[in-house]
Amino acid sequence: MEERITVGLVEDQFLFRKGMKAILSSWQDLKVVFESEDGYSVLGKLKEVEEVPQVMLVDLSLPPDGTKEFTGKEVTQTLRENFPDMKIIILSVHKDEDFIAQLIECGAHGYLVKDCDPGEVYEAITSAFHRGSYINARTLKAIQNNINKKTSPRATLFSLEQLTKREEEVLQLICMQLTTEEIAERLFISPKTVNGHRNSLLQKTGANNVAGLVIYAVKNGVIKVM
Amino acid sequence: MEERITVGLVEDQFLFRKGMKAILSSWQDLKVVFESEDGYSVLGKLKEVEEVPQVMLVDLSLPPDGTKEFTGKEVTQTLRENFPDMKIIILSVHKDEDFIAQLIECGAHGYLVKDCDPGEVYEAITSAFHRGSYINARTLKAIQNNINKKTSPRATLFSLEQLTKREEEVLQLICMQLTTEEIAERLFISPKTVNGHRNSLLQKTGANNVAGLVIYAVKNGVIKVM
DNA sequence: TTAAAAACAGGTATTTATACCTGTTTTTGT
DNA sequence: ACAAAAACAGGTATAAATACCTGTTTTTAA
Repeated sequence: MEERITVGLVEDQFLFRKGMKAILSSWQDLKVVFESEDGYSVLGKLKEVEEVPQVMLVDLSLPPDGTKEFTGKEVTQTLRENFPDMKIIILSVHKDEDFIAQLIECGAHGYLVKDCDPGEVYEAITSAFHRGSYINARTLKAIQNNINKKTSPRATLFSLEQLTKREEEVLQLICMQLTTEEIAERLFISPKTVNGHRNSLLQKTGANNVAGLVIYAVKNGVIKVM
Repeated sequence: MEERITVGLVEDQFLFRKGMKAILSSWQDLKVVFESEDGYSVLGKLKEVEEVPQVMLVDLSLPPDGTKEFTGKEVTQTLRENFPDMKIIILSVHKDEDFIAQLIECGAHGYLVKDCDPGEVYEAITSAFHRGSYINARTLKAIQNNINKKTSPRATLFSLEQLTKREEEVLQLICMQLTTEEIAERLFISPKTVNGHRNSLLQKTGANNVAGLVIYAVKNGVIKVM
C-alpha cells in the first residue's frame, strides 16, 4: 500500500473541524495529522510537530475574539514561506470572485466553497498532492475575471488597498454608531481628520456609504458581530 | 438493545451537515434519519417521510440565496406547531443572549453554539429526548437575563418589537447601500414612506443610524453577509 | 364588522455624511 | 538621511439621513 496523504486542518469552529475530520477519515488514503483552530498558532504548532502535513485545509472564518485577526491571506502567505512544499487548499463561505482570485494569488493551491460535497474535498486534496493544484470551474472563472480586471484601467483606481491602523480604528467607531464628531473627540483629533479617514475608507473599500462600510467591516473581520 | 434516538438535521452548509452526520454516527444510540438544507423544505420533506425524527438539530445560518429567508424562529415555531412531540435543538454561531432567549421562547428545547464539542451535541440530543430539554449554563443565563429585562421598566420602551415585512425589506435595501430615494424607486412608493419605515426601524431596533441598522440586520439574520 | 396595525404620503428643520479640494507634520522603512 | 506613507487639518458644497409632525388608505386579525 502506498503512503497515505497527510492532511492538516485549520478551522476555528470546533464542531466543523471535527466533522471534517470525520469525513476525511472515510478515505483510506488520507490521514489527518494536524489540527489548529486559528491562524496564529499554526506556525508554532507546525514547528513542534514531527509530521508536517502535505496538504493543509484552511478555513477563512475568523477567530471570533481576535484582537488582531489573522486573515486567510496572511495564513496562506506565511505557510507558503515556511513550508514551500505544502499544498494549501482554502475552504471558505465566500463566493466572491475577487476574494477567490486574491487567495490563489497569495499562493493557495485550491479553493473550495463550504457547500461543496465531501467528494470534492477529497478530490481537491488528492489533486493538490499529486498534480500540485486543484482549480475547479468556479475558481478558474474567478482568476480569469480578475486578470481581466487588472488589465482594465479601472482596476488601478479601485484596487483594494489595505486599511491603515487609524482607518481601521475609525471604521470600528463608525460601526459603533459614533458620528464623525464623536469619533474626533474619542481619538483627540480634528473632525476634519476623521473625515479624511472616512473618505479613504469609502474609497479603499469601494463602499458608497456607512452601510457599505459596516458590511465590509463584518466581512473582513474588522469588527466581530457575534 | 433499546431503540435508537432518531435525529434530523437542518443545516444549509452541505459540508457541515455531512460532518455533523459523521460525528453523530459515532454514537450507537443515535440514528440520523432526516436531512434538510433549509427551512422551506423541512415541513414538506417531513410529511413525505415515514420516520419523523424525534430530535431535530436546526442550524440558523440562512440559505445563501434565499429570496425570502426562513429564520430560525420561524422554523422552530412551524415545527412546534406541526410536530408537538419533536424536540428541537438550535445550533448557531450567535452568542447574543437576547437571541438565545428568543429562540427558547419560541419553543426550542435546547441551544448550542457552534464551537461546542461533539460530546455536548450528543448530551443535548439525549437530554432533550429523555428529559425534554437541554439547557446549559449559557442558555440559562440568557433566559434569566431576558426575564429581568422584561420585568424592568425600560423593557417596555425599548422592547424589541418584531419588524414588519416592509420594514425588513427596507432594511435589506439600506444594507445594500441604497439611498432613501433609490429604495423608494425600487419599491414603487414615495420616499416619504421609506422615510417612515427608516424611522420605525431606528426606533424598533434602538439604532442611532445606518451603522446600527446594519449591525442589527447582521445579528438578526435579516441579511446574509457571507 | 370593527378596531388595530401596517403601509402609505406629506410637511419642516436640523444634523450628518459625502465629495471634492488644499496643504503640513509625523511616522515608517530602507 | 531620504523618500514614501500615514496621520493630521483646513476649506467649500451638496446629498443624505435623522427627528419631529400630520394625516389617509389598506390589510390583518379578533
